[in-house]
Amino acid sequence: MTDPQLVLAERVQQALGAAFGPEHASEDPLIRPSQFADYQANVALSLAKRLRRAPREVAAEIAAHLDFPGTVEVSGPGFLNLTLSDEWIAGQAGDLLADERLGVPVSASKTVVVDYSAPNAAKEMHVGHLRTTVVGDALVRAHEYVGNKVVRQNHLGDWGTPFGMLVEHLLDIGETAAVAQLEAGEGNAFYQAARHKFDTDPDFNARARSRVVTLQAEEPETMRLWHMFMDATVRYFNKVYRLLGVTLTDDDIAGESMYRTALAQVCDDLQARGIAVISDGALCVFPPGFTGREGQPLPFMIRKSDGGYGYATTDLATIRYRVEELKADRIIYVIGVTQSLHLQMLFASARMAGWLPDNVEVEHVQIGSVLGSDGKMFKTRSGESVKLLDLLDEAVERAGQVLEDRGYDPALRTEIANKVGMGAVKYADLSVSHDSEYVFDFDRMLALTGNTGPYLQYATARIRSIFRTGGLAPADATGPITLGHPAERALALQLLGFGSTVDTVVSQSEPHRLCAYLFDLAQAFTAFYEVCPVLKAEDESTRRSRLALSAATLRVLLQGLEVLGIEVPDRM
RNA sequence: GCGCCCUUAGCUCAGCCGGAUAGAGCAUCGGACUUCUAAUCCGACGGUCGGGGGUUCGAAUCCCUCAGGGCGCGCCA
Repeated sequence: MTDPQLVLAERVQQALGAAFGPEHASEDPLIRPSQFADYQANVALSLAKRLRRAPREVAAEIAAHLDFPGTVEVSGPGFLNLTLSDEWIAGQAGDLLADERLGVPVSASKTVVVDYSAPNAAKEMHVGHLRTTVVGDALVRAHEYVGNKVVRQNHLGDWGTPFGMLVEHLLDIGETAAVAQLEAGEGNAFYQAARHKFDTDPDFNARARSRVVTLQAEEPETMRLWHMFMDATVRYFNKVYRLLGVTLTDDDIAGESMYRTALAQVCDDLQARGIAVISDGALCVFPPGFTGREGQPLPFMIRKSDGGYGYATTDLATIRYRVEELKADRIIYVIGVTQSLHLQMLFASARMAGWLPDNVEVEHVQIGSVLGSDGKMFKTRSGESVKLLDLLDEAVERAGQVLEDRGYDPALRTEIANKVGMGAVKYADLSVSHDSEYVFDFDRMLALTGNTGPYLQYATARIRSIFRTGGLAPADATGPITLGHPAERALALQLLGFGSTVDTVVSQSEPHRLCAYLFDLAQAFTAFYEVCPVLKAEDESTRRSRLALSAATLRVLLQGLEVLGIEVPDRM
C-alpha cells in the first residue's frame, strides 16, 4: 500500500506506543491533509486531556519517538505537521508505476449483489433513470476492480396489473407497430396512450382487466404478447445501455416476473410463523420501530385484501433469492431516495423473517431525485419530457461541434464525440454525491469545461500527445522518478492516493469521491504540464523522470475513468 | 400529526469519523499561446456555513430547538 496516510498512521501509532505505553498504540492518530505540511496528526490534542498533560508537550513527545521518512514539527496548540521526504514520495511513485494495479490491493473476495437501473416497463421512463444506472454501474466496476465477485441484478418492472392494459394496447395498434414504437424508445407515449384509453374507454378498461387475469394465469397467447412487449422494451433498454457503455446485459435481468411463483410461499411462510398477520383483510408484517399517522404500527403489506401481491412481497422474495441462491455477503440497492422508507421496512421485515442473516450486509444507496428547473421533482407530464436517446444524441452533437476545426476525419471525429458526449453525461451524474438532489440542466450537464468528464479526458489526451510527439510509448517510461520542482512533487504525492480513494468508493458506495480525486489529479498534472517541460526537459534524467510521472498519471486517470465507466479517446 | 433528507460564495456543488485562515467549478474582472493539444493555466473578487442555544481547549461537522424547502406515511409498483 502506497498511501501516505496509512503509512503515517502506522508510524505515529508506533510512536504513541513507544512514548506512552502499548495501551496507546492503537489510538487513532487522526492523520489529515494539512495546509501547512503534507499531512498533520491531531492525536496529541485529543490525547492530552486523558494523559493530563499539556497538548504541546504530548505532541513533542510523539515527535521525539516518531520515525518516518520525512520531517515533523510541533505547531500551534499541538498539531504535528508531517512533511514527507522527496525521496520517499519519488520511490513510492516509482513503485506505483511498476505496479500492475497502481497501488490498489485486491482486498476482498466477497459476493456483492448490486441492484441497479431497474427501469419499469409499465411506467414513464425519464432522465432520472440514468442516474441509478450510471451510479450503479460505477459501483459494480469498483467492486470488481478490488476483487469482489459482483452479481448484477436488473430488477425490471415487468409484471403486474398495468401489463393487462399494455398488452391490450399492443393488440389495438398491431404487433408490428407496437414493437417498432417500443424499440424506438417511445415507451412513454405507448404507456400514456394505453392509460388514456384505460381511463376513458369502458370497453378497453374491461378488456384490460380480463387480460390481467389471463396474464396471471399465464395463458399461452397472453404470455406470447407479454414476451413480445418485454422483448421490444428490453431491446430499447439495451440500446441505451450500449450507448452509455453500461455493463448490464440480458444475463443480469432479474425482473419482478421472475419471482411471481415465489410470492404465495413468502406469504404462507410468514403467516405460518406468525410474522405476518391479517389486518383489515390484508396480510401485513409490522416491523418494530415503524409508526404511522396516529402512532399506529406501520404495516408492510405483503398481500392485499383482494389476494393480490404488491412489490413488498416481490422484494422479500428477491432478498431470499439473493441470500440463499446468490450467496450474497453484501446487497446494495441503488434506488431513489423516495423508496427509503419502503427499503427500511423491507430490510427490517427480512431480518425478522430470518431471510437476511446478520452476516449479510444490506444497504440502500439513495439516489437523489432529479429536479426540473423549477426545483420540483422532474416528471414527465405533458410535453415536458426529454427522451433519453435525444438527450444522449444532443450530448454527442455538442461534443462534435467543439471538434469542428481540429481537422479530424469524420469517422474519428464521431468516435471522439461519442466518448466525450457520453462521458460528460455520466460524469455529471457521478461527480455529485449520490444522495443529493440534482437539478436537471442541459447546459451544465453538457458543458465541456470545469469539473467535467471532458476535462479529465482531455488531460489523458495531452499526456498521450507528449508520448506521440516524442515517438515513445508510456509503457517504456519507467523512471526513475526524481522530484525537483514543487509541481512534480505535488503530482507524485497526489498519485499515491489512488488506492485509498478506490477503497473509499467501495466501502462507502460513493463514486463521487473518485471523481474528486481524479479531478485533483488532472489539475495537479496540468499545473505540472504548464511549468515542467517533459520532452524538452533540461537534462536526460529529468526527462526520464517526467516521462515516468506522465505515464503514471495517464495510467491512474485511465484506470480511474474505467472504474467510473467513462471511455477515453486517444486524442481530442 | 409522525418519520427521513436538505439549507455552505451570485449560480451548481464538495467538505460533515470535531482541529489551525471553510474549498472547487461556473459566472465576473485582470493576465499568459514563436514552447509537449489554450477543451488549458496563473491571479483577483466573492461566505454571519438558514437562525438560536448547548457539549468541547476547539463546531460547517456532534446534541437540542426554531424557520424554510423536499420526500414518504394500508391495499399503485
